[in-house]
Amino acid sequence: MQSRPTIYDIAREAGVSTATVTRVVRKDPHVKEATRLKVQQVIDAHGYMPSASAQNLEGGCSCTIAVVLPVVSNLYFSRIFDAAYWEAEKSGCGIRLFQTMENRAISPEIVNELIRCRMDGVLFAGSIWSSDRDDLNAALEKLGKYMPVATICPPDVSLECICIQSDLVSCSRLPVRHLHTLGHRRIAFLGGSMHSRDTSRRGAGFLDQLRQMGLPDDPAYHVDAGYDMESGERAVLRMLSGLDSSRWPSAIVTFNDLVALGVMKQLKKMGLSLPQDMAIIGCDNQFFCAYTDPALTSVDLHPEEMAQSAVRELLLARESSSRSFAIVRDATLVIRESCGAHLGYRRL
Amino acid sequence: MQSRPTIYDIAREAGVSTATVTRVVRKDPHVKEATRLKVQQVIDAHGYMPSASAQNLEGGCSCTIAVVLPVVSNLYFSRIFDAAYWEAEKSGCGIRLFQTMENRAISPEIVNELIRCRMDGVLFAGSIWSSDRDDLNAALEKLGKYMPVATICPPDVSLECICIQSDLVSCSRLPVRHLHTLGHRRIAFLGGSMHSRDTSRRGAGFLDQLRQMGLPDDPAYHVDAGYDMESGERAVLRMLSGLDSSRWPSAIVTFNDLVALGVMKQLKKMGLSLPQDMAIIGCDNQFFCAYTDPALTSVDLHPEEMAQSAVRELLLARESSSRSFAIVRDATLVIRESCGAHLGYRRL
DNA sequence: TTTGAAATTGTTATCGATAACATTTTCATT
DNA sequence: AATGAAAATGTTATCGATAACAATTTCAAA
Repeated sequence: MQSRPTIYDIAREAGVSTATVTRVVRKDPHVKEATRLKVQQVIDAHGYMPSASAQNLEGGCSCTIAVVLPVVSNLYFSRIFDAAYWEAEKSGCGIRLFQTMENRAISPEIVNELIRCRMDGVLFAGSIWSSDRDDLNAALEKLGKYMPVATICPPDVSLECICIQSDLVSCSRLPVRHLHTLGHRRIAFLGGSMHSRDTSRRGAGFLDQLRQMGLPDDPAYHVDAGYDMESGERAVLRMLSGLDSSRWPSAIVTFNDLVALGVMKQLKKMGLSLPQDMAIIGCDNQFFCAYTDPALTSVDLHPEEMAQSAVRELLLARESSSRSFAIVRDATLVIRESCGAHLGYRRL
Repeated sequence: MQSRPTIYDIAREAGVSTATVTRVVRKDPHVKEATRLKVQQVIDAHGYMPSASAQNLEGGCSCTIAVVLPVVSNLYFSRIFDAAYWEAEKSGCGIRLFQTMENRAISPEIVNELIRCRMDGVLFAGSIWSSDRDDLNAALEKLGKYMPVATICPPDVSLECICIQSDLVSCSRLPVRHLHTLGHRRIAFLGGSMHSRDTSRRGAGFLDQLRQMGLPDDPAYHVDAGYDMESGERAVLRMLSGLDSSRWPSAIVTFNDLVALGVMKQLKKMGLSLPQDMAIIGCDNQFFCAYTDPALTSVDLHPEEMAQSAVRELLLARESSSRSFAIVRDATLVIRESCGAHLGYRRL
């Protein structure tokens, strides 16, 4: 493996000092045209690029934003990562991934690595857990001393950082209102981990919404489940088999589209036809929603835009004094076929 | 924003030289226990972490692997990225993303940034394009001088680097043979960009396979399309509407599962029932294959394992002298419902 | 106590780039 | 030609960590 030319090599060959080379590289106007040309020629001949490590050391920053998330191969997170990438790129920053896996805990190793690398900012996506809430706050506080921290967080968590949130009210009001308009009264919520203090309270927000609209909030309609298809299949089976069919809900709202996928499969397996026998609403508006049968109505939380804001705020926060604030983003309901709205269907 | 303690701060406070601090940090045994304890105490008190930039400058490497791919929010690529992440992590390396977007060209900017950052290795995933084949080779050659380069590449490209490939024969033989066994004789291939010299020749490999098995390779059965659902919808419509229905294929193999999703939607829209009226085979074995209706039979190219090998080989290549070789990985057919195999269905 | 090898610890150049500051060159003006 | 401000270029300390090498301390054996 060949070793790259340094600024000294270029300076020597061009017969100038390193300062002049730097000036040429950084387009400093205080260089005579003849000198500039000569130096540039040597630079081009060798394909010289100033070393990033040396620049980082000198400049005291890494021009890198860290994105910490559970699993990048989960579509929700890869969309966030993608959006964060392009926003960072606009400012000439790179992006480095850290995965926490399912347990979603910020390990001390990750915290140390973030500090060691002098990240220009950290974006936590997805809920962040810790065996101990104090550990979590300690970790965030430690990080916050050295770099701006942002989270794309569930609505209930209030942390000392830049917090980009989805609007809890619109998240739950939109699907409930849509279903209500279509005549649904018994609505269930499946998925997530509602009883964990540390994760999303979308389930709870949903319950509130049902109460506000005077709909029954039967506890049997709220099943704690995970985040994927298998969880959805299991959860809906558990819920329905535990209920007399006269008490079955007529509509199901799921934690995300993956859970909805599992729910739809299980319902079909049980011989129900969708959306006639059961309406479904997912969340995240993933690309496949338009390709399920029936096409899945879904809540879009606009993760890309949240990631974009988050990175933009992180980069701004480098300059300004330390900051801690929240930005709340409305959700949008994307209506497709899975509630039968396209059929003019109205359940009574 | 607070500035981090440096090795000098620690040394001063512990009353030792920086060399001793380094020794403690690096667990050098040549330190008296009493000194070690004292220094460690100061380190812990400040949460000291040696600066990555300084270490990189001194060490001449960045302990980072670059992954260059078109779009990380495409599932195929996010799975590769995920696998690369964990493999790099095993060796204490971080991972940095570069996206080329749809045009898939390695821009000079990316090449420069890779060199500037002294990446420990670069992994190119997905086909790499360039307006000019010479440009591409020049870019790879330039990179190859400074760091190990690997590609997870389509079978036809032979480049001077570590090349992890899918076996072209098993890629095309598996689906064709499966369909043949089920009685299909007229088989079409949709998607990709078969006529572009620079991209995958899966389409061509497929044609070869048809010929070898004595099946008709009607040019009307090979439609150039893109890589996503919309392309699939359009391509299948174009193909079928251009043919008298007596000449319709009875089975369609697609470039990937996204294209298959679009094809299935379009076929249903045309009133065909699957798999009775048309068999479908996708590629990539994405998570949603088990959740389409009918569940999609798909070829698994094992991208995770390819990414893993690629990163492992890159890290090995740092030590050894420059290398250029190929590793070929078999594909696997995952049989679900979209060809009717589960029905004992046999087309004659 | 002296000795010398082994065990510790310290000094310093180095990695590559940068910027403040110092020095030299240029050139219009007198 | 002399002058001095402006333009161009060079010198050097710095960023933080490391490792080769030098120096000091320790301590068992003589």
